[in-house]
Amino acid sequence: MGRSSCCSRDKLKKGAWSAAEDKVLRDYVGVHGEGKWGKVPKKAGLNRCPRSCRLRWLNYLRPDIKRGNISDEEEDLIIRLHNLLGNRWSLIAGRLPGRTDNEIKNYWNTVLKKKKLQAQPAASTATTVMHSDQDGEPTLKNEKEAEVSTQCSQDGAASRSVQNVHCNRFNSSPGAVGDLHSEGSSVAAEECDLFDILKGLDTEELCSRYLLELDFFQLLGSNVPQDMRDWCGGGGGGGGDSYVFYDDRLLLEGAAISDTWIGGEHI
DNA sequence: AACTCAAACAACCGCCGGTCA
DNA sequence: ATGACCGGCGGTTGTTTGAGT
Repeated sequence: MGRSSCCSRDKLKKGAWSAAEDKVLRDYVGVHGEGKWGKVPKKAGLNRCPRSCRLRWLNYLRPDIKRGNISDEEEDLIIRLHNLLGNRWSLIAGRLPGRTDNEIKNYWNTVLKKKKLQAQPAASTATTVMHSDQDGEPTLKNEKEAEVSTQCSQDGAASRSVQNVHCNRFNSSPGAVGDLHSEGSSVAAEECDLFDILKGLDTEELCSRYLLELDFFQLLGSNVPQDMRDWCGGGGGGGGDSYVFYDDRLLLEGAAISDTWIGGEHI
């Protein structure tokens, strides 16, 4: 398809937004709400293209935007999610409240890529599984992940397949964590934030090649409580309705299966 | 103080998929 | 069925800022 840029097409203003323009856009969205970006410039009286307005709102003006430095916890999460999802910045951003895909993308391209390069010489000597992203480029395995990998190997978790991961854990229903407790697990409430990473994952993500190639415990690192490991590895069933199997068979067939699924035939 | 350079950030662009007339 | 439009995504580029010399 493709089309010419709306900005260049209509001689609209480009470049940095002024405070006045910000105010106009903020006021407009405050009154009319988000969406219908095609009509925003005209109705708000902005000499900007609709896409520019949308981007400005989403990346800068939205009231729930969290400004400031990426914390260590957020960085750690970004690394793990990138390992899981690849360059799908919007999905990664969706797991980081207040952060935008653009911000995370910039952070990755500036800070984390650099760390990755620095970590590579050391990582190349370690016995770690190297994943590839879409470009065929090896996915980041920096110090933190190397540490995670080591710890997992030490306790045997890395070599263990996750079986019978109950899909109820991944949905966003309010009762998801409660279900866990109700099934007799002793996972403490503060430990359940591990599920926050997981419960938002949708079907597409669950079927992605990254997920199929990744050990969840390795993804989550050493913070996985033993109760959770026991619960997942110990049959975890009972419910019996929906399961995601992650076993050796899928590991071997994962690429072919995920290609088929990602192709959209089964989603 | 002036200059250079790299890092960080904001914004643009091309492309794609979904929707609707 | 088709094409235009819209929203969204990821890659890339341009600009600003700050540290170092």
